Amino acid sequence: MGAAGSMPSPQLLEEYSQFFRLLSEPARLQLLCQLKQGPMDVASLIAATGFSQSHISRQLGQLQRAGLVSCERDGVRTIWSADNALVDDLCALVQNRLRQRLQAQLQQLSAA
Amino acid sequence: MGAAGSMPSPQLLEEYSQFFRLLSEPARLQLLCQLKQGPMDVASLIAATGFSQSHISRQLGQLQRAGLVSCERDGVRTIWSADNALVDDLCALVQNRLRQRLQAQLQQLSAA
DNA sequence: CTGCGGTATGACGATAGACGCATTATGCAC
DNA sequence: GTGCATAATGCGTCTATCGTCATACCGCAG
Repeated sequence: MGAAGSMPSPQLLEEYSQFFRLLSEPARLQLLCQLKQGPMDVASLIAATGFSQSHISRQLGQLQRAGLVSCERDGVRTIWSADNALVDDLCALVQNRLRQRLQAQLQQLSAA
Repeated sequence: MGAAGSMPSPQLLEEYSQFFRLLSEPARLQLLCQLKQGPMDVASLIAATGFSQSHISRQLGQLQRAGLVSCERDGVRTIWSADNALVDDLCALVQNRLRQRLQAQLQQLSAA
């Protein structure tokens, strides 16, 4: 089977890359994973990650603009929560790939 | 259902982010898409993308180390090809998400 | 209104990575 | 061997983004 799909437009490529860039930062991935455990306020995120308050606030802002997290105010606190399962799916695909790569490396060593 | 999965280890998060970082550059995404159309040599990639030779060589090197592309030498030329469908799957998921976001924005405008 | 936790944002240094130019390495023709 | 292609690499510049410090912005108790 030939793989002759159509080339995506430059704008679409740009959007793809911007989205992947969000996930290219360990700090943001970690925040997403923490929020997958359940909604948390910022103080808890600081305790869980060790990041500074401003850093967390910025990263959450980026994730919010992309619609990956959302917040609701509880008095003076802000409770953040992760919004959808897309990131899980993406990570699962990548994890599969990492497994395959390592298995291939193992086989190559065994065949020496 | 609660989403109480386990937190991935820092090393795994690092590997995820490194992989996503590969896709966070429009140039690399574009090269991958070109190669999805079929194997090509570097001269064709230069013609198709307008990038400099050295730039293309470097990006292909990164993609190769991640196992996303591979090359075979044909005399003096190097023929590159994309190796698997993972990137397609990832992009399809992201595309779905982008569609949903735009639809939601449309609805919000209509509900004004 | 004043003070006080909690959060967002402007400013800034540090660092990483893209991108191109020039050079080098590599393989083929002669 | 010399010359001529193509591809890879050293180096420099430039831009973007991280991460922190300090500050401004809330919302609430008193």
